[in-house]
Amino acid sequence: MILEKIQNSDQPLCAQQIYEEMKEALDLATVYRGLKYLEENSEISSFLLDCSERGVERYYSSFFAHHKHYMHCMACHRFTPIDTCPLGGFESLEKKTGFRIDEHFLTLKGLCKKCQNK
Amino acid sequence: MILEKIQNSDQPLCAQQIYEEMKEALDLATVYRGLKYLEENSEISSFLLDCSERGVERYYSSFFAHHKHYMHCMACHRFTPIDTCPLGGFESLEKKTGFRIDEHFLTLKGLCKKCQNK
DNA sequence: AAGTTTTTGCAACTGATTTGCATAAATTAT
DNA sequence: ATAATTTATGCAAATCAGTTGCAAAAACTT
Repeated sequence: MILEKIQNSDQPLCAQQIYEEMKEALDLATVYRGLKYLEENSEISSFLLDCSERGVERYYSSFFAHHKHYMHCMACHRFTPIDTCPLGGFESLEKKTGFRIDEHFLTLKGLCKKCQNK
Repeated sequence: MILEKIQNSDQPLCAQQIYEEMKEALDLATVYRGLKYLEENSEISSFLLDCSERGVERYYSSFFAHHKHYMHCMACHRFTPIDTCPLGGFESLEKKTGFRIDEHFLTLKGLCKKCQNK
């Protein structure tokens, strides 16, 4: 049920948002338990968003599970997906530093098209 | 005093770490108040690190104020600074999506040179 | 030194998330 | 289908990072 809600959304969702839409059916604790289960089983993945207006919240997405980045609009707080990862290969960085990069997380913030024209 | 501690560290520090080193002199609430003040006055800046072992914590750095990225080692939890930002220009992304990118945050995780050889 | 402003410690609070626990629902065995 | 066992749920309390109210302490003013 939670998985469906996430899969059917074009936006990453946070626990509160999911809970809002199914509060007659599920407890908030159950939502968190479900999200934890889904993430542990790689059905979804999550990232933290540090938003000056809305604070720190974890957002869940099923697309993100296959490496997806988003741009976050600081005005409307919606996410715009990015088709191709803007991060080039890290080979030169790895060679230079000896650090082996396993994961990367990218947060882009700005104003989406609509909000620029307001 | 807090600013000095951050400036003299080669690592971004979180509130707890700063507090640990000066707990005889300052209360944790005062550390947070100081950090808030410093960040508001652009002496330092901060980023969130979502670490599976240590949880979510905000790290403060004075270097970061002039746009600095780090790679976080998942074993020793130390940060390795990155000299040049690995993110290319966002112009093509902006042109394609209409989104205006104002800020970007990049978290790279992996194993630092030392921890790979353990 | 008395009065005013700022900073501090401490404790209580917040908000997101987690957990204990007893109950309810689902699953399996009888 | 029915008792026994496992799993999932709701609810409330706990947790954890971070914030805030408030009275006392320190720093400034005059």
